[in-house]
Amino acid sequence: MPRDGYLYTREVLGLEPGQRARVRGWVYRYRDLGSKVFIVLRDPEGILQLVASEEHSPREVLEEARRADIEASIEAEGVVARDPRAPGGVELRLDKLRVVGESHDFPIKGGEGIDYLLDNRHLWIRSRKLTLIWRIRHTALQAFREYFEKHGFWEVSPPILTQAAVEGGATLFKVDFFGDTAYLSQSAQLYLEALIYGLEKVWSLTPSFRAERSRTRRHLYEYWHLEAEEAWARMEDEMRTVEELVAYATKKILDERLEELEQLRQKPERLEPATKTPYPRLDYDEAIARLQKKGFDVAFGDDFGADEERALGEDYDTPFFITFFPLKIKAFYMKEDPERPDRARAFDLLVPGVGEIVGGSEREDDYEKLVQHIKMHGLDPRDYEWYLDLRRYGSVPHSGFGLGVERYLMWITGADHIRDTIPFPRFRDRLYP
RNA sequence: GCCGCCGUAGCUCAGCGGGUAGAGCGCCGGGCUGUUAACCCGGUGGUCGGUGGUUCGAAUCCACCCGGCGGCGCCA
Repeated sequence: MPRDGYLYTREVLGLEPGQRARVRGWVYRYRDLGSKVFIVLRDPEGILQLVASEEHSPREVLEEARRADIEASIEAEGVVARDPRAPGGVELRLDKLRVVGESHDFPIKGGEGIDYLLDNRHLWIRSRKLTLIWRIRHTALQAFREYFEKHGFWEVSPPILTQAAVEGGATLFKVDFFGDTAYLSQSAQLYLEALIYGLEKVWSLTPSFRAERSRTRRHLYEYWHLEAEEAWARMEDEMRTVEELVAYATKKILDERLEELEQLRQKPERLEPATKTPYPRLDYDEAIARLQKKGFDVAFGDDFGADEERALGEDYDTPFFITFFPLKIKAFYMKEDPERPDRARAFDLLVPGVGEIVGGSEREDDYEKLVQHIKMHGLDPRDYEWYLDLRRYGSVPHSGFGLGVERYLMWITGADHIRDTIPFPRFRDRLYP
């Protein structure tokens, strides 16, 4: 046993009555009944009731048990007993107990408001609910990495400090760079595009920073951005990559984190359809027509807001794509559709209840067109010299996308706010802790 | 950037036709041999977010400021 003979609570639940067990963890519940003390121990795998009593514990164990306040860390040893009155039906009757780190008057007791909880985020993150989410997050990140590994993508490390905006400058965080101005990256995309010329298929997982001043349950100022870029891939190829990636991760989570999902009261059936591809494709024109039919005042050239996304999501029980957005409302680097020059070869992936989790496109690989689009968006081509070089030297058709990890996790875990999918969420006016 | 709502005890809140502050939980002390957010008895606890104004008198009315929350736009 690599844990010095200590078992996880989950392992103790599987032991036979009469067997000895050593456990360690934190005090989740504490009740003193006089000559008997109940301690519910919490560890990463679950909870287990410990009992110290005059009946079958040495006097010093009972005394030590009275020091085991909520969230104290403890080591304990005793005999396994079955008892229907214990949570999980099994408890440990103690003959050894040591309070390792005391905890008096733990600030979170239940019922607190969101402001208070966010001020105590460093303590809140150990809660059972948030711990379940961190475990699912871990498996999601592992699944993303596995998918790319299995499909010939190279993991690369783009810079976080950058010089220019990817999509316009108003939402960038400024950083002093020895007297010059640097910006925190909003997207690795342009750098990934440079890397495909050597590696063909690349991906990265980086923090992205957006000073958007958004006040919604779907926005973070610092979020984890999963991005990929593929040479030779057309928009249709990239959409297949996206749906296979999302389906792969969702399936792995259903396979390996089912218990966590159930403890979060999420019905696995909700996610089951998303493990099958292809996902539905909804053409932008069709989306507009459908919205008009639902009574929305929209026309070609409009972008979809939260209400529109929600209304479109009503028709699906899986993630779904919206394709071929108007060129004008999309970023300068997106490829103009040769058959309909007013449209971009761009797509979003939306999930019911959350909205957009992926944005992607075929990139404009034609030098002249790219310059024209940069100007059309009111930008200066001279600011994009290195990026334009990529079209001067061996330009190639290519496509890519970006996925918001926390948005994806919102959908998976059913979290009603994005702050619950990342341990230390960053918002305007909240940098502590 | 825009639109709403909220700041009273450690926490969650009540009090707001103006008269000097309350509850529940927590915490502290005591009791209890089966607790499950344990229970019972007793105790502790506040510059009512800040500043200025109206008034004999302001938690309460007015103005400004600060802090927070929810939503929109924008995005992932």
